Amino acid sequence: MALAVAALFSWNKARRYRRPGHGRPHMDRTLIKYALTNIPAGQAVTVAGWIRTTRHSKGGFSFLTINDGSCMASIQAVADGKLANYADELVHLSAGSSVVVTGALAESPAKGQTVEIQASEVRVLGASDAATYPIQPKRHSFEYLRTQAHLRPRTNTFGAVARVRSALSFAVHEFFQQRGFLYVHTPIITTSDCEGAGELFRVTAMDLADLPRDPAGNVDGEQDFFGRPTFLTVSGQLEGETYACALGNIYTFGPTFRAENSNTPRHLAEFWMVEPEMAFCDLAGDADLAEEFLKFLFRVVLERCGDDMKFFNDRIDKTVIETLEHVTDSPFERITYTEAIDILAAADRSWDYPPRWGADLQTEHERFLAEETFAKPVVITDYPAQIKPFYMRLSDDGKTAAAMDVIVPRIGEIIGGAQREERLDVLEAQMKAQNMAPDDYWWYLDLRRYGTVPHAGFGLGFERTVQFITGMVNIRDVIAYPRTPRSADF
RNA sequence: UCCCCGAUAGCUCAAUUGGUAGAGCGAGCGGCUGUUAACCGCUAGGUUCUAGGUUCAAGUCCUAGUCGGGGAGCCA
Repeated sequence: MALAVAALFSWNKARRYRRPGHGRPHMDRTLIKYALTNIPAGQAVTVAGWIRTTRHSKGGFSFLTINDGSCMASIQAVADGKLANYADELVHLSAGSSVVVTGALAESPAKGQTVEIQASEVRVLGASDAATYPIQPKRHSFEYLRTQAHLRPRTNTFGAVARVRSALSFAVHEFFQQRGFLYVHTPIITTSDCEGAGELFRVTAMDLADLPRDPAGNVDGEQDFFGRPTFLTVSGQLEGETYACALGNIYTFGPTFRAENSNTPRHLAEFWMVEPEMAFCDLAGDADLAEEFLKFLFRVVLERCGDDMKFFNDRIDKTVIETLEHVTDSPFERITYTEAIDILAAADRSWDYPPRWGADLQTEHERFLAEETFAKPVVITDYPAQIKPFYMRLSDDGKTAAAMDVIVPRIGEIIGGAQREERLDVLEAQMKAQNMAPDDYWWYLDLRRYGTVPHAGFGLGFERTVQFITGMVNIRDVIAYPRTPRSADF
């Protein structure tokens, strides 16, 4: 009976604390973002978090600035010297310590905040040694914070990045779900090793110290776990196409792996990609979706991440809010590759790589178009077929493919997409021209054998989107634990 | 992978022509204060990335490597 009563009590308690504004059921705490905005002065609250800074007054009280990650702002607690643990514990508190503070919300008499907590109790959960805590209350370089990736989310910048990234992830699903797209989980482990999207990571369960060999002396993939060589996916596109060609509109959102030895502020070996695929859709419809999608994401962060965006605008890049508002309000520029070449050739400036029809656009070309010529996102379509992968639809001119890149200022390519080749004979010819074995893609070709339809899709680099939105310069600082060549710490 | 730059106190950086290793912040202690980038004073803190080399003498010059940054390529 006593057990039943206790269970009922804790059930009620849990239910109560699942209201918005409250945290985990087993601890009665108010998120700081609600304490700062939604709760009237005079009401008692309990907040829990990590101390950012302390200011101890010899007058017999201390100011504790506490952050719990629920929002950009911290809340100030005033701890009076009369508290039982004041002399023993509280005057020794420093940055990084975890505390639970209970007290009445009060209008703050001083500048810097509108409300503060007059603490009636400050419970120290975990002290933090100020002499060795790696996150000092001062400015740190991003390079240094990368070496402290487990603690950097406690800083303003990385807390804001995490909140924006989360809001964006939700918005990705919101955008597609509202439009009836199905979320498809495409495989992480794949067997196709020539999708043309980059070098692959090998997946194996073989003993690397004692590799099985075939009679010719080569490593025998048939003796591996799957009975054939396997890799981490470089794209869910081909599998995505199969679901689009059954269910209409689909999207994927998951991790992607490229073993390229790329050392730039825009590349990761493990990154997240959003890949919608639409049946009964052509290149123009693909570009429409890309534009609508990006604008939706930008609008969401402007509306829902105001404090975080203000921080990025103040401290990281003074143009990000203006840029997002401008981009949201105006149509993307749309030009063909051929038009782009003409613009570049006519530009009054010198090029390290002179623009030439048939050659891929260089970074300097894309930046010129997105930053100087148009100063907004640019959709470039209809690239020469020979510089694009086999699956892109060959246009009637026989020279160009129905390809599409979206480039944005500062980041460059953020989306790459295409209308897919739906004609079996043309697709097979393209594969052979690129030294691919059509038999390896029998299932992909089946889509063209049985009820083929025009379809199109694209891939959005999720981290590059976060970079564009936040102004963060290095892609390693918009993902929790970046994986890059020679670097997979944590 | 290629080109350029860098590595000095816990962090961010100085150090003249090759000639005794410095500051700010942070930390500790003290003072002061409804403070909030707090302020004032004192103290501690160094194998100058690693391994070689040149030199009477190397943080500084040379070689190689490691790591980091920027640019390029590859791409999202």
